[in-house]
Amino acid sequence: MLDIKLIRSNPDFVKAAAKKREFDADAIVDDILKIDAQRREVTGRVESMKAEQNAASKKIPQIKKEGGDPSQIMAEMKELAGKIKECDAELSELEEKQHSLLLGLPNMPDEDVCAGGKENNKPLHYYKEQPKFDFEPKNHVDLCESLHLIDYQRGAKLAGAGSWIYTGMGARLEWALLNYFIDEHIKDGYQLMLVPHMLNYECGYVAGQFPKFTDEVYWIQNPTSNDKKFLLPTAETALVNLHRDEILTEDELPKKYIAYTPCYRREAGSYRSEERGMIRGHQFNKVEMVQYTTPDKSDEAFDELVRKAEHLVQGLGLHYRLSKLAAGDCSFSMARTYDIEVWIPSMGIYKEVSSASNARDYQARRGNVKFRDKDKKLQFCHTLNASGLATSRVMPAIVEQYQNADGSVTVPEVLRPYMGGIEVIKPE
RNA sequence: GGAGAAGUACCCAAGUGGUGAAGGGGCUCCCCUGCUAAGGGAGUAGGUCGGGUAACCGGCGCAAGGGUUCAAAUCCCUUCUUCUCCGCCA
Repeated sequence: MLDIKLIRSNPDFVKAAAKKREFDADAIVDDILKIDAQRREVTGRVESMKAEQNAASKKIPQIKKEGGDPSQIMAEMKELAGKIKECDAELSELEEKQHSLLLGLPNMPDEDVCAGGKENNKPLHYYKEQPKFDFEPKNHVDLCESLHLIDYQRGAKLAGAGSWIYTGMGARLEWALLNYFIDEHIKDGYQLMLVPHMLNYECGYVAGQFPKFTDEVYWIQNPTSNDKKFLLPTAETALVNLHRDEILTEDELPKKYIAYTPCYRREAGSYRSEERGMIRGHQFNKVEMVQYTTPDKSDEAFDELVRKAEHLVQGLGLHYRLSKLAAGDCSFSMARTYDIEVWIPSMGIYKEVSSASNARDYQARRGNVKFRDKDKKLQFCHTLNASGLATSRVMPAIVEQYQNADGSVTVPEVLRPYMGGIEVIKPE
């Protein structure tokens, strides 16, 4: 959520920021300003009436005590109470309108973020060379099937299209990846959290997924109660809510968390047909990093998150690139985003394995997460998140980039300790 | 899932319709003291919204949201959370 005071004092700045992400905020901003002026006018009226009411309420018991008759004042107050009720209704309607308009505004991109959409994303650097094969390389779907790492058919039998089963060595490889990620994060001083997967609406609201993207998650409805929960689409949704409505101290910042969860996404109407295998599914595994920082430390934290995510991919020895996303490709809540994309040889493209973002105070405003600074003033925290990493793109990259002429796949060295020392996964 | 109890500040806690939401602990400052402990005094309802250049003024706030009333922490309704007991269960 953006600061209403910023919109009030510098609407053109906000409009221009939105344009950078190809979002036309002009009408929304103008509406907000109009409603804000009305709201403040009505607020003034309601509050002076309430002040009058409060004063009278003090007088009535006094009059009674002195044996007087307060019925005159009481009659007047009854009339006033009616007016207050009307104005209050008007006020809450205006507040609600303003709030929902504010929610419709995306975060403002950082100054150095390029305008425009996906086509303006900029690769910053590459790691390693594209692997070359002196044989006809297979794609990850064929490799995973022939090595019995993934059972796509039975996955579909159990849960429909977009679901798969990690089997045998595939499951061990997947689990090894997650263990490797978690151990590296713990070494760096991040606290591991295992969070609920079913969250209440408020969590999605704070993260910025709701109200705009309520259709993109799975909802759980109980047969005997009305309460609804949703399956988290990323552990970020849980982690950025840990300190909702809390006031932290400057000393305890930055707070550094990681969580492992499956991520559940509907991916309704997306481009599944052209993407085979485990590139895109309804459930994938991910370790997520989240930091809460002071505003002046969030750039530093962002660099750290990017570096950490890169470190993991480098450890696996995969060819990847780091890209800086253009404003229009950053998600709704984020001021800046860098993606790490691994090379998938069979597809001839780079696919995201990590997305590192700085939300600045956008999520903290929605979640009311503050800290008391050295001058005892309250400020909103900054929140940042980055995948570290999502396995559903890493595994295809590993099997494709590490495949051998005989159809086997070499296990990256860092994973071997987690797999009982197995060096090569061979066809049986 | 069934029955009951509770939710007031950093913590404990009083408060069943009426002027400033008691009291204690803790914390901060001051006094006393050679130092510590003890003792004495003062401060300590956060936060947010609105107005004002400002010191300041005002609204809201007793888990959340509604209602009754001239007036609600207090009465009524709904929801949430916590605790105890019972049932079920990895």
